[in-house]
Amino acid sequence: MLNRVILIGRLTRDPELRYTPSGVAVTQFTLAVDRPFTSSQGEREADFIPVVTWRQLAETCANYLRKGRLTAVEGRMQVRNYENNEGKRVYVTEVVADNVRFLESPNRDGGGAREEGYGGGYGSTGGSAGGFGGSGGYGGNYSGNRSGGGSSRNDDPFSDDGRPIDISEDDLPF
Amino acid sequence: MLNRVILIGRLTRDPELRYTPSGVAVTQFTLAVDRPFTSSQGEREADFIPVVTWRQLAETCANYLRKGRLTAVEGRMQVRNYENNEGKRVYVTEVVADNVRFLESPNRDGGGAREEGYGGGYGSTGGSAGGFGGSGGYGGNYSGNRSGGGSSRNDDPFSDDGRPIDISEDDLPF
Amino acid sequence: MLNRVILIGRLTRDPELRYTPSGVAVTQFTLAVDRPFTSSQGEREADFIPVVTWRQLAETCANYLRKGRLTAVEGRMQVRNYENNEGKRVYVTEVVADNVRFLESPNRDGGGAREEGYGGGYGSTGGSAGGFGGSGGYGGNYSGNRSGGGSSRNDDPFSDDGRPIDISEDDLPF
Amino acid sequence: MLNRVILIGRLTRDPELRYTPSGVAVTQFTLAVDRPFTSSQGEREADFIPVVTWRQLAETCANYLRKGRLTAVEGRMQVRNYENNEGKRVYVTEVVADNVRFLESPNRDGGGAREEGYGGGYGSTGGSAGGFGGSGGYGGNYSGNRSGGGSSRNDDPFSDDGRPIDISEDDLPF
DNA sequence: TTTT
DNA sequence: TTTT
Repeated sequence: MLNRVILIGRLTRDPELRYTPSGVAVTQFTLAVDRPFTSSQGEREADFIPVVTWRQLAETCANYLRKGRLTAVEGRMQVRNYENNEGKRVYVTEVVADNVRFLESPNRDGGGAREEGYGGGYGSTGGSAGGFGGSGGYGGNYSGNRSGGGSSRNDDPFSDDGRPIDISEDDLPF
Repeated sequence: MLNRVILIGRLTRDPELRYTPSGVAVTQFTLAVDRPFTSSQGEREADFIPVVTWRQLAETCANYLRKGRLTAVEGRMQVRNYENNEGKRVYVTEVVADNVRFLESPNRDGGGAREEGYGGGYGSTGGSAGGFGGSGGYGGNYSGNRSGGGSSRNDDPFSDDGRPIDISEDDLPF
Repeated sequence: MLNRVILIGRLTRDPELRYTPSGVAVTQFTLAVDRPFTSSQGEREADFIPVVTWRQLAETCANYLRKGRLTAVEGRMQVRNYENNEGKRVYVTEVVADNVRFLESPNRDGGGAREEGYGGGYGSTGGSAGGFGGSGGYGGNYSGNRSGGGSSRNDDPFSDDGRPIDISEDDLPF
Repeated sequence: MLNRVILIGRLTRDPELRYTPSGVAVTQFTLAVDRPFTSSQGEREADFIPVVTWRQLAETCANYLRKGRLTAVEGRMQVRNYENNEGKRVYVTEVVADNVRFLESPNRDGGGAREEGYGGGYGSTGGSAGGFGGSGGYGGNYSGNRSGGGSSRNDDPFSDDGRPIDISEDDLPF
């Protein structure tokens, strides 16, 4: 009756944003989390942990996370199961995140795959990370998962650093 | 590169203790952890989360945990995979625990399955929980995963000093 | 930009419920959390950690927590400071809880101080913990911090449905 | 009897390394952790949380952490108290870290205050972050706190990324 | 199927 | 006394 997971790792791919039939945003990605020890063969291994986010948080993750980015995730472990097409029950374990922190600013890996996906949002990306002066900016604080399912613009965690989390007062189940 | 899980739930069955070919103790059990919300049909659901412990901690868990016991587990998420007999890759997610807390004393669920498994260690089990009177004792602190593979006796978290901490009440700071 | 604390310990005293001038409920208590090692003199020590809860959660904690109860707390570390009457700055660290789990049912420590504070809510408290039969019930799930400041009745975590989750044993995956 | 804290924040100053009379290394620093909401006056605030590390981890932190660096810390909350010179009992709360992750490579804030403190360890700091090519390296995994108290060289978390954590098999209390 |  |  308590279930808390905190991970720091890197995305193995760009995140995937989808919508449920009722229009709720869902983003999935996998975090590669290095193990704190080496294997018996002396190799450093990682756990590849599936993460899912919903609603506003899903959209923000889809907009700003990219393959390779160092990312912190807070949430709970969920074990779903379903029957596959061979009639066999399949169990899926994933972390349902309610808080995601972008530990690297976008400009760090400029030129990466689908970077154009940003829609030109970072005009000065090639520069010295405009808004991230000083010793290097990083992402904002995205917790919640509470706002509506609609697409939201202006949720740039790097441009508006400091915007209070969207405390929309609805009582969603997650 | 950070991977931490904390769960509180109840064992779905008695734990299973095995030994690796090289003699290392491994105990597995599943924790049923209630979800913090009800399903769309208004039903309270749970996640069934596999837990594995090693070495000394494995033996202690095998000795003192039983089906239904409320238990706290701390560890890391691990995703293993292997090829099954149909040549298909199967992914297994489990929590590798390095700290397990027994939140209920054995006598609370006296009469349970395989209660005899205790080896008679709790002569007065049927009673009113002798040593756990007052404000209620509970288990000890089992963290580690560091000792050898050998079986150890006298690691009873309830007999040794499971007495509630002696809160010297009045000179407390708060 | 991530701040998460999880504690399991026992209340050093009954919780204290107060209201802010604007009528918001605040409950404070201290958790004694045993250290995972003994002191250099071989003594088992504890940390006494101040916890504060707000609103609905504050009221529930005030209603159901009592001195000595084993309790899990999830929240964030907060460091406040103020100037004391000697003009010196004082720093106060506490855990602001957003999730509190009652790990022991009230009847376990029946007869405790201020037990009458329950307002007679547990008619059968003296008994054998009626509703907690089977493998042992426990408290409900109190997370949130989201509701208004008003007092709420019928938030009894033990009466409503503290029944142990129905572990449909044999169709379990593990 | 469970006590776990995970923080991500920035150092308010360079860390301070000292040694106990018996020669054990201790490093202290403060982490500024932004609160996940703004104050009633609309200002973004932070908690300033004292962190202490011991032994090998202390030395690594002293060597590689600097003011302003984004850092993840895992540990337990500890409440110490002592009598000050006015005979008054003072309570000190801090996080005793057993795992610290360097989320920013040193070169990110090249030219910062006391950067010379590195002792020339990063000859090519002004460049393009040699070993941190690609989408940006980051620190290694430093958990443990288990090795001896002596000073250790060659524990550069940025040069040898992948070195297995120092699993020195002693049974230290922390 | 995986990140750095 | 505070970081970005």
